[in-house]
Amino acid sequence: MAPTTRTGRVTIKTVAADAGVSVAAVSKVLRDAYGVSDALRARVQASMEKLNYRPHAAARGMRGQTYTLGVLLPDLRNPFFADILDGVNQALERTQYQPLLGVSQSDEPMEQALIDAMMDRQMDGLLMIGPRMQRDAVEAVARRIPTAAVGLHQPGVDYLDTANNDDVAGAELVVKHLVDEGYRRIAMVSLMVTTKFEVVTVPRELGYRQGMKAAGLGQHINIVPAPQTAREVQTILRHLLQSRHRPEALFCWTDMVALHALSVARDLGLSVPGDLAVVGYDNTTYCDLAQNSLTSVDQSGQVLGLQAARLLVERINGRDKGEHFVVTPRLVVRGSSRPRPS
Amino acid sequence: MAPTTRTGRVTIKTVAADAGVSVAAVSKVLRDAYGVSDALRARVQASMEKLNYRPHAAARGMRGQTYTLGVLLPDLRNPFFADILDGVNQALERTQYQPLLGVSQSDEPMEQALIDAMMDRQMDGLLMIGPRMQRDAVEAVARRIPTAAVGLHQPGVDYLDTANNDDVAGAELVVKHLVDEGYRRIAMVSLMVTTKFEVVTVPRELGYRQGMKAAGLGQHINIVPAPQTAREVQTILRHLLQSRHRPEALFCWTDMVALHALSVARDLGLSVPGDLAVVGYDNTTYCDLAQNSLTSVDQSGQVLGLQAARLLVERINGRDKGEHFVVTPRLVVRGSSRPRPS
DNA sequence: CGTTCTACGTATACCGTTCTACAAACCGAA
DNA sequence: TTCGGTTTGTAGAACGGTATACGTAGAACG
Repeated sequence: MAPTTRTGRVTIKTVAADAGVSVAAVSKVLRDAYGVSDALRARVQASMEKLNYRPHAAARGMRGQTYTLGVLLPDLRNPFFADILDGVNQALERTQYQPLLGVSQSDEPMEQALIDAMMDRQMDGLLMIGPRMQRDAVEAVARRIPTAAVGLHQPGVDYLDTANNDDVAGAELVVKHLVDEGYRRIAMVSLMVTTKFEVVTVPRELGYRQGMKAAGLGQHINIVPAPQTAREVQTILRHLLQSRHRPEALFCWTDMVALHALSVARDLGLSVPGDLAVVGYDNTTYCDLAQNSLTSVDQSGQVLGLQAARLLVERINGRDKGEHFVVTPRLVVRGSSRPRPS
Repeated sequence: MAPTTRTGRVTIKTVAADAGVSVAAVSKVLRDAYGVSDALRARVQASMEKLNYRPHAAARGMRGQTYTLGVLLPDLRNPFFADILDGVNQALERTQYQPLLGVSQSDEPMEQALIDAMMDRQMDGLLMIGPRMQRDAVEAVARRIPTAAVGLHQPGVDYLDTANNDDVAGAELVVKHLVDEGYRRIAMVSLMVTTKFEVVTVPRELGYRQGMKAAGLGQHINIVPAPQTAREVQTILRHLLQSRHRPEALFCWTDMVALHALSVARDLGLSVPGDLAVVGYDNTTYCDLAQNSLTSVDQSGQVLGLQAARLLVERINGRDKGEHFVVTPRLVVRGSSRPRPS
């Protein structure tokens, strides 16, 4: 009979004894390392199966890998992140890696603390979704642990991989569509950022500006920075839509803000798209609901998540050149921006 | 100068050398263990600060705790879970414990795999949010690792703690409200479950039945089981709302379903609440948007999360009697169920 | 037939912490 | 002074793996 430890746990020793081989041999099989014959592998695997052996992740982490990837999310309220995570899960399904999530509540210190916590736990890699940190802070982290990011623009760098949609093009799509539909005074509701950083709103603002200028509407450029919380967003929007020179159309940097815009518009008795067109970004599931019917830019969150996870695993396995995946965004037109009765 | 390991990492040894004490002493300070003088503690803490020492979680996990709690979520699309997590974070803020999330995609095997992964990683405790597992599977897990759950009804058991709202009362509130507003043919859209389990829909269905009977509407009891995915839910709802004996009011087991109901109703040209009243459960942020204006039952997700986390930490610290926290639900009435024009 | 190479397995130090046992110092009481 | 008890600190095994270095057998080669 195979020996068990005092605690009754099945360890690598138990397996080794049962299979009649050395501990090192079992370890090799576990890691798929070089120097195991098919016969040995089969024997060990049979024992592992029989004993229902599960490797102790903490112990592995002492010398080798933990096979755990840390995923950083700013918050849990934006369903777009769910799309991304679907892709991440899909990419990791057949691998040994297990993703574990941390939520930073869109708070920079908390984000940093989370990263530290993940490094303390010897995670093999970090997947940052829409990080809020300063550029050099990201770099400092990425140089210590394999890192990939979604929603962070640092093209050309080697210390991390990124997966993004072309935010400039996405914003341009929106402006072009609205102009085609006959709207002129198109305002953009963006994110108020305190720190200088390559957050997605930067290129989206750029695309918006470029699109407006290309349409000869440079004089109507109007970027309204909005804070994070729902309440504050509502206040800003209410203010904007009650102003003397109310915009004819609103391009919101993310769907959540656009949904609030629809809400405020209705509160104020404005018809959409008659009095006001609204367009969002991310094409989250809520856009499709009839009461929203929100035009939005689809950036294929699932693909982004999948690619980012794939790149991260590659990097863990040794690649040290940066790779930067870009997907082309696609405008999904719905009722909130259709035919403007002129 | 304090010695550093080859890798340059600051370890407990480095700290011990710097402070001029033994490794064991530093460990004691770290764990807040018995037998350290104030002087020693101060000296060690100064060294830790100075060297920017961070304990290696994997190494701690080899013998002691990892100070990591696993949080199990069925999915990332329901914003109610965000409320719960806010509470969890709040409860753990001042403790050493770090919550890490796993997402099971509402899939039972995946849920089980996640739990295994968390146990492999020596998590100190498990926090299950709306688990989908069979009763005995939960018990098996809870007997091996400290566990607390939200949205799981097992009153009286000792092997785990729970935090719930009173789902029976919540459902009764809904029915009573709808009856008071003049609705009679009130249907409930519930969750289709394949496994026998104490999922929240069971008591909600009970409350619905009781409420209907109490109002003398027993003959109108109609529980429609709906599947998980958005598409399927829409199909079921469309079917229901096009049937000859269309219900006057819909009580949906969760807000997400209710939002889809609003969407389908609008698609079919039904006015809400004129032709159809809709009520949800969870009072998620979307209820408040004017285009939804959805009446819903508030079960204080944040409080539930906070209490569950608190109970879990207590259990980790040795309590072995079960505690079962229950919060009283509160109906938040909005436009989707107000005055029925008779 | 000796030499070298390669494939396969093994022995064992090592990772960074906690835990158990124990020693030393101090204290108050007899 | 002696003695038992408490407080404070230390030494070293233990946790469950991985990595390194090395031994051995057989194959290939000249």
